[in-house]
Amino acid sequence: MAAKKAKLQEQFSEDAAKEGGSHSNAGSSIFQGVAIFVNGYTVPSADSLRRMMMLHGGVYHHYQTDKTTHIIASNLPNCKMKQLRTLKVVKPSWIVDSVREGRLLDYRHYLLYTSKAQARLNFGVGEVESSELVQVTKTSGENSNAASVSTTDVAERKQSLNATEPDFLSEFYSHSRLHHISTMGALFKQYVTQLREQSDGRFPGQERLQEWGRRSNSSYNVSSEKVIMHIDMDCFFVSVGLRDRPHLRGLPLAVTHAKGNATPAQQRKGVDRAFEMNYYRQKAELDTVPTMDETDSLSEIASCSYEARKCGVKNGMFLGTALKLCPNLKTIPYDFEGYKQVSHCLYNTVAAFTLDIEAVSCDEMFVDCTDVLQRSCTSPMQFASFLRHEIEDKTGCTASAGFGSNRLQARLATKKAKPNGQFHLEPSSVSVFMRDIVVEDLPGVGRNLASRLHTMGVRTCSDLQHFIQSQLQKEFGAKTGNALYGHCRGEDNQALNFGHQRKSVSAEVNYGIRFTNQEEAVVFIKQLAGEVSSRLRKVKLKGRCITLKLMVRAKEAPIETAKFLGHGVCDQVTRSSTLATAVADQDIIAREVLSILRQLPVRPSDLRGIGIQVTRLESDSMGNKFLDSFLIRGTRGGQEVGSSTAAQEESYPQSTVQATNEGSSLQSRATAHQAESSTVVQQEGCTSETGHAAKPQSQLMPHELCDLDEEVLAALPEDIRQEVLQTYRPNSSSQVQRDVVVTNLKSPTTEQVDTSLCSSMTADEVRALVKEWVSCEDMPQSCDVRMLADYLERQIASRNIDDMYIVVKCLYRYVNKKNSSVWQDAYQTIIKKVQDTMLVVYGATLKLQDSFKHDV
DNA sequence: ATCCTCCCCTAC
DNA sequence: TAAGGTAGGGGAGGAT
Ligand SMILES: Nc1ccn([C@H]2C[C@H](O)[C@@H](COP(=O)(O)OP(=O)(O)OP(=O)(O)O)O2)c(=O)n1
Ligand SMILES: [Mg+2]
Ligand SMILES: [Mg+2]
Repeated sequence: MAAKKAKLQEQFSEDAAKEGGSHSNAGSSIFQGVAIFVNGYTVPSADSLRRMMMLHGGVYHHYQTDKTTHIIASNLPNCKMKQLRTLKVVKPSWIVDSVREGRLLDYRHYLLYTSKAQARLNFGVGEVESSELVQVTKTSGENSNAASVSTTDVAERKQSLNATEPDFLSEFYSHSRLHHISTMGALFKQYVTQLREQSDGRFPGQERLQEWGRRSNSSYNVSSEKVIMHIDMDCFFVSVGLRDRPHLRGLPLAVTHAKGNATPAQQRKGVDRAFEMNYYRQKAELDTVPTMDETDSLSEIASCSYEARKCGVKNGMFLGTALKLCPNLKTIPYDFEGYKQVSHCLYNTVAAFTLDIEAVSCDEMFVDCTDVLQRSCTSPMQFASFLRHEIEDKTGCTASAGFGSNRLQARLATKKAKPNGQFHLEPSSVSVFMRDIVVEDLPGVGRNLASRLHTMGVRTCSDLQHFIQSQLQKEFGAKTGNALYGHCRGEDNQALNFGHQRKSVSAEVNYGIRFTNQEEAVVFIKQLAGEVSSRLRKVKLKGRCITLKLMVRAKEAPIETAKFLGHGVCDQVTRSSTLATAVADQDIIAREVLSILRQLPVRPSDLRGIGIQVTRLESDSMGNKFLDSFLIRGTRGGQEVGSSTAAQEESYPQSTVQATNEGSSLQSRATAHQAESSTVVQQEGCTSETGHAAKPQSQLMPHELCDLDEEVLAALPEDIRQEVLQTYRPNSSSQVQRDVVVTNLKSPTTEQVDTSLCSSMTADEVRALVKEWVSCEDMPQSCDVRMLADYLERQIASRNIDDMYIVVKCLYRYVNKKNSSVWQDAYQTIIKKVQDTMLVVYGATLKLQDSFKHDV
């Protein structure tokens, strides 16, 4: 690498020399003061750009240096984009156009900004600013300080509902269209599954269809070819809204939260809308989208009528942008109940003909019509007319349908049919039909892929067909390349998926997240964990892998976002943790997530979005439910879980240390201990490299319990089940090792990577406090018991077993010495919780003394 | 090779 | 003001 740089440097000097020499008077000096570095593949090539620079007074850097004024790129991978976010990354056409015009054009018209975080939500369209420009450099700095918004007006300060308010979650979800369409999508997938399970195999619709076909005396010539239908409601939300607003039919309309013509909102202080808008900026072809003013509405359009689409309005666009394109645009409010009703009716109507349905969303599905058509002797188009009329009659909303021999063709046919139409793409015309399809119309080709294809000079499927399979695979990856290769020829071998089972359950909120301290974040995360938990229970699932997703304000992004309570320009962070057993419990999920959060270096005030996802799902049968509640809450009183015989007593050489604390009785000064750190866990913890079992301690359970049947387990006598649970293993695929010494299991010095969110003390400090606590108090306070148990459980969740174990062992010693039954009960209470948590996280319990001897 | 984690992308 | 969710496919890159 160093060599490479050196070599490039050399070349650089040569170029500089040349530039200084022969060209100073030859070409123009358009690029005076400009030094570019070309990053990645460009059109024209880096070499031609270099020549242009040299010819017109600019400097070309072979390597990016701090003298580089502009980076030239056509297409940067995300990671690079992130690094370069604050630099001027400009499209090559800036150079080309400037040369053509003979003057230095404003580079800001050619910025290659894309923000993934932003883009995600714009559904591939829309919020892309064209010209209006912003100083990328300084303004944001000033505005970052805008947090110091005048504390003057208290009334103004009355923040509208943000995530610190207790009802925020339900309030937000009740208004979120994206939440509603996701939820409804899941609902109707489930509905189809349920209908299929309950089906008696009869389809009343088929007879009606047959009868209808007979009257219009047609007998369709059945072919054995598969016929796939795709059916989708026309501008769904708008259509539903129009049912009781017939006077608005024919007008350009949009469904949004905002009113459109309302009084222009006053500008919030500290907002640098232009900064954020820079990230929306897109490729040249989208420069047609008009500029937004500071007060234009950033409310998103869920759905717009076809009249509005004529002006260029799209679903997902900001209302402000849309109004620029279509000043007559009228808005309609949401009607989530209505959407659900109409969806229901849509699904019922189709289901009367066949249950070979793959639900796509609340307004859309694939149907394998092969059987229906054969049995009712009708053609696809006849079936579609019949079906679409019925849907319109029943719901007052129109749908469009497309047919083809695979799902790709059906989809494209629907697109062609819209609105309120139908189209059958017959096998014989596929190849001609495909030629003119633009690549962005292919499913799976969104903003990004489209832009990558465009820079390769590919706009239509016919262009794409020129590439051989291996080229596409090399460029886009094996599967994606393969799919592209087939799709541009109208081929799609992906079968419809009727039975459907979920692979993940999640809840996230990237709106209204404004915390001032850690506590607020914790409270909110607990609520979100509750949301995930209840969703899991609703579908009788639980999962082993828990993932926390954060959106964190980008370093250079202003604190105030352009959109009110929006997330602004963010970095995303995802971290997951895998448990020994599948769970659905709110507290466990919250604990895991909080443990992850504590290890991430994020300031609570920079959080802009939070999500929790659960994967590796297993079904949550009755048996499991029992097991779960057993694991979580425990059902037996103060009984010891351990079955160990000979846990050797570790000895902790003493040394005294001062700790200063005050407050609860568990806080005072105390003696700290030093300890050797090896935590003995019964049963193997995982495949840690400490494979050498230090001591084949005591008895072991017979094995191969990885697939143990929960129902059987639940039926076992209590004590036997206990033993089984002790051996319940975390990682069913790993080779079994028994009684492994888990030393520094996860991260050797996890002690605290800590960050802004961690308030925990060191193990030594805790131990000291515990000693003080036990020796000074006659009777343990329940709040202190709980506090200690919480601490220990948190350590387990953080895989901080060693620290936790030390504290537990010490606690045992102190309590043993105390010889007090209330203290022993307190100890048992704590141990119970610890062992339960151990089981969930590690699938194993700690090996501990199971009785008090008093003497030591 | 195959798996896992951490992303990114796409779709509605 | 504004309500920027959620599930699934897949790739890169490291561990096994
Ligand atoms: N960015 C988007 C896209 C869609 N939706 C909602 C509103 C739509 O009405 C519904 C269905 O999405 P479609 O893609 O089917 O779009 P429409 O039904 O509105 O129009 P079309 O006639 O093109 O199907 O999902 C949304 O809220 N935001
Ligand atoms: Mg639709
Ligand atoms: Mg749709």
